[in-house]
Amino acid sequence: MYVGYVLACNAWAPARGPAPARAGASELRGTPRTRNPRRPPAVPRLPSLLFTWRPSAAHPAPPKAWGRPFPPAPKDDWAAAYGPGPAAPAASPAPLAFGPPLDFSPVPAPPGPGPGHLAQPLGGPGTPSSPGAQRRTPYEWMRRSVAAGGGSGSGKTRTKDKYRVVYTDHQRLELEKEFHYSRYITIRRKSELAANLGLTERQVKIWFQNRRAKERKVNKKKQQQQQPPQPPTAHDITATPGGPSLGGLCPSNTSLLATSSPMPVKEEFLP
DNA sequence: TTGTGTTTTACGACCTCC
DNA sequence: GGAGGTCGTAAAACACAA
Repeated sequence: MYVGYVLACNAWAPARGPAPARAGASELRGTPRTRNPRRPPAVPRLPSLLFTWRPSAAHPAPPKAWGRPFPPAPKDDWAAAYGPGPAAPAASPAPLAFGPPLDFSPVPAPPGPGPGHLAQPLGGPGTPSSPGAQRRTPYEWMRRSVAAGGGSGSGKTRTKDKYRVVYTDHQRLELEKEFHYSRYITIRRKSELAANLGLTERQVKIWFQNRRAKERKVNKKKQQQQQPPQPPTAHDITATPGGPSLGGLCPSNTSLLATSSPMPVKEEFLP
């Protein structure tokens, strides 16, 4: 389900070609830049609102003038994406200190020593909720790495003692939330996120880069599946003038959330 | 248990922009 | 020159069939 929603939001994400308005590096650094074809153009968002608005009861929708191509998922979408989750406590034991209210997530901040730690699987104690749920729970994608990493995000490199760390569920969840909100993270937001997740800004940046790459890969795969096998032509989809209208392929969230989505959705993403 | 395919971090090369 | 973008890739972590 999550994949489906991401794809639904991804109406602009061709592998190459003009990208629709979104937060680009220019905006991230506060300077306009337009000529790099691989760089997203600046999106006219109000900086003062950029870090304060999140979908909420008070502000259910972003101002259209922002031109934000990724409408925030309603809470229900996140609930579907990450599963029903345990009943959220009235007051999260470890509320995220950073940023605006990410209140569209049904998954409460994990109890425990702090960001980056999961005291228990998100499914709660005794997690498997159904036969075969041992691995295919609604939290499957998050559960995998609970035991690994330790949340330190110590930034190990190939030259150090460990090649890479595995981010905790909480770290990934928050990163996914941010990515869900915007494919391009601002400098300020990156700093906040890094500080609160126990990651370095570099790790956050690279995570977003990898996440965008993943999304492009998924979209490319999806496009290939939707098209009958034909020999490649000059009108390769990634070179289509004006960019492929993925929005046309994915006219709405509902169409993607529908079971008829051409993109196979893993069981674990289904509610 | 093992082999294999996929996903996830992390990096380098190269690009554009200021 | 430094920042961050994409692209390609390495290798660990993971999923799953045999």
